[in-house]
Amino acid sequence: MERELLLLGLLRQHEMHGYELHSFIENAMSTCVDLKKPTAYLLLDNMATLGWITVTEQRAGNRPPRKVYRLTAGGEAEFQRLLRANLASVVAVKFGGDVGLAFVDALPRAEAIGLLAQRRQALQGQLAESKAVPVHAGSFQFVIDHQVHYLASELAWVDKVIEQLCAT
Amino acid sequence: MERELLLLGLLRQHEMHGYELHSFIENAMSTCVDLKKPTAYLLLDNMATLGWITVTEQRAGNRPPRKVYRLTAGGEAEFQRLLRANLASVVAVKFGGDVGLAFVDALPRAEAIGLLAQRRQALQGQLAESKAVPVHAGSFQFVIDHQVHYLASELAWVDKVIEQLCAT
DNA sequence: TTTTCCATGTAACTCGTTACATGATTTC
DNA sequence: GAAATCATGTAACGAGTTACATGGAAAA
Repeated sequence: MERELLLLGLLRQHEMHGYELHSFIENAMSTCVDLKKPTAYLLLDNMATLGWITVTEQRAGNRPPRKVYRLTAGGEAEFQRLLRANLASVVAVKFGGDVGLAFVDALPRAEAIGLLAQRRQALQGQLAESKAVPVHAGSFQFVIDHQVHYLASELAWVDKVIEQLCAT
Repeated sequence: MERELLLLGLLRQHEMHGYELHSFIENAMSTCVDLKKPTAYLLLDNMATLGWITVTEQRAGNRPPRKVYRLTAGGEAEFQRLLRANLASVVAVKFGGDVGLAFVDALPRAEAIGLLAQRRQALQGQLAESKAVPVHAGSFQFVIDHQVHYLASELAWVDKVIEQLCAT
């Protein structure tokens, strides 16, 4: 339900059309959810059917016509419900990268350390990128801060693993 | 490819049948991947077709017959390839829980803090559980240690957010 | 004796993705 | 004039899940 929450939350701030929603999500919220274009359009259609949002066709000049979505009272209620549920609970995360770690002794120690050094470097690059993101408005900043916090924690973790592997 | 890596890695240690693989994954590796029973059987079939593993039917006493899977030389090669790729790269993680945070100002400050306190408590419970897991053999321990490290970091993060919300 | 565990599967379905189609408009 | 961007969609496909089916054995 995170995708619905996100779409409703964005539409709550001001009405938007599908393309706009999608591109905002792609470049500002890519750490939380990933939402392809066709999926976004489909979700918006579904939400319109449910009565959470209304659709208005707009055509400016000779541009391709836009479908502008606006939150309804029902949509606002749903948003509140989803928001409370999201804030109160922990969304589980799967660490696919741990599978390799579980079998790290299948490789020569030195090679394993080399490979993890590569992982470390990639992580460091991502951390630098996250730190370079300009400050966002309001509580959107939490999303960026969290990413920085998480990546720093992962970096420390990889260092700990490398250290342990070196020690033996 | 994490699922394949995991299955190959487990079969590398010793031959196993599908049910055994699935139940091990469910209770020891649930933090890395999630793999339902039908998916596990399907994956094993596919891997057999690819020649990574062989299948032998075994029937012990009057029990339901088992299909025992054993790694082939090709499977070992594939395992090595997948393992190196996994260790060297960062597997991206999506923080669905951040969507709520991005809209936290839609709620009265006090209520938001209350909801995050619930999240905090759930997190704390998970952390206690992870810490209570008995020590595993070899590098499987990394998986547990990472979970503990991650949950502790998330707990600190939630505390920071709550603190920031209290301060305004 | 009824439930749980062992052990394997099939069939239907949902969700989401990829690839494609369309067409105007701005940028290089 | 070509490429990228704006703007919306459809159609085909695939991966994975749920629900169901089977049947013996052990435990409660």
